[in-house]
Amino acid sequence: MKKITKWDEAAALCDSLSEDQDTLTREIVTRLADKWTLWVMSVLAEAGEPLRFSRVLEQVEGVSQKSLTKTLRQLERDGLVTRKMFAEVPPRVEYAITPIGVEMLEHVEPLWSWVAKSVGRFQQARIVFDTAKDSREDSL
Amino acid sequence: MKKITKWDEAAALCDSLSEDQDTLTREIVTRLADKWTLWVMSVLAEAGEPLRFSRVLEQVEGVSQKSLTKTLRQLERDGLVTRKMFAEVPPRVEYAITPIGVEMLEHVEPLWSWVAKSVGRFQQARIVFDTAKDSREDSL
DNA sequence: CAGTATCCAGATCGATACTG
DNA sequence: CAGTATCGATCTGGATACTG
Repeated sequence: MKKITKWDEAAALCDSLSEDQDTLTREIVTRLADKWTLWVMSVLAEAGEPLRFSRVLEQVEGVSQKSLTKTLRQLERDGLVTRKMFAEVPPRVEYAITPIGVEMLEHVEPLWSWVAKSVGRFQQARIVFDTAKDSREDSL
Repeated sequence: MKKITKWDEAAALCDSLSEDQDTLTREIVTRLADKWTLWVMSVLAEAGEPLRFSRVLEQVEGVSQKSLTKTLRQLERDGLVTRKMFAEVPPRVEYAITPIGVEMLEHVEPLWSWVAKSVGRFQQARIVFDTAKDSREDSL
């Protein structure tokens, strides 16, 4: 008798997607790991109001103009943030998180929290691994 | 009066981490997006028993030997899979997922499912974005 | 069998300079 | 102000060949 697990449910969901949709799903998940994506989204979420490009640039410490522009474009393309341009001089552009962007953050948060809570276990695993590696190298 | 949101909780958790721990947390989350990591883990999880290197290579369609080796090493280093070598000729090496690896998958699964379920909304957002872009370009 | 070593193409990211 | 354009260092991943 085959054991039914949640992997089967997840697999069934995956199989129900077209190839395009599967690719897109991967893309979205992959983007979560792009260096700045989550940081930018959480800055916009915490702000609770639209932010100008330069405010985001300040708050996302260490990001370059180029990388921020790219990150914001991707987020806009996926409907996770909005971009509003004002025909003024000097130009003003405001970015805000969308409802689906907030949903996304809400779904990422439990995972992130779990990893953060488990960080000690990962550290320990690395110590064990690196120690074992060192002794292998010592014996050469 | 300041609105208390779950972002504050998450932020508090983040702030409680040392810089090392924060870096490690990022690294773990980042790894989730490495092309093969989740696929390898789910193959090992679904197998329910240790798998040889070549079995994994077969089941993770499209992965190169080099990338698979690297992925498995990282997973081993973080304690997410185990590697067991047998002193035989020809050599045999078996990989298996660990309890913490299973936990990780369990925490990733809801996020993945949500993205998969929301894929239609992302597709729609892209269509809107790309259409708007095209008309901007047309008007040049 | 299960890797490691080497080479190479493409992507990424920061720094810098320039523009509407 | 909010970008774009360009360059170079770095990283990634695949293909191939070799090894204990």
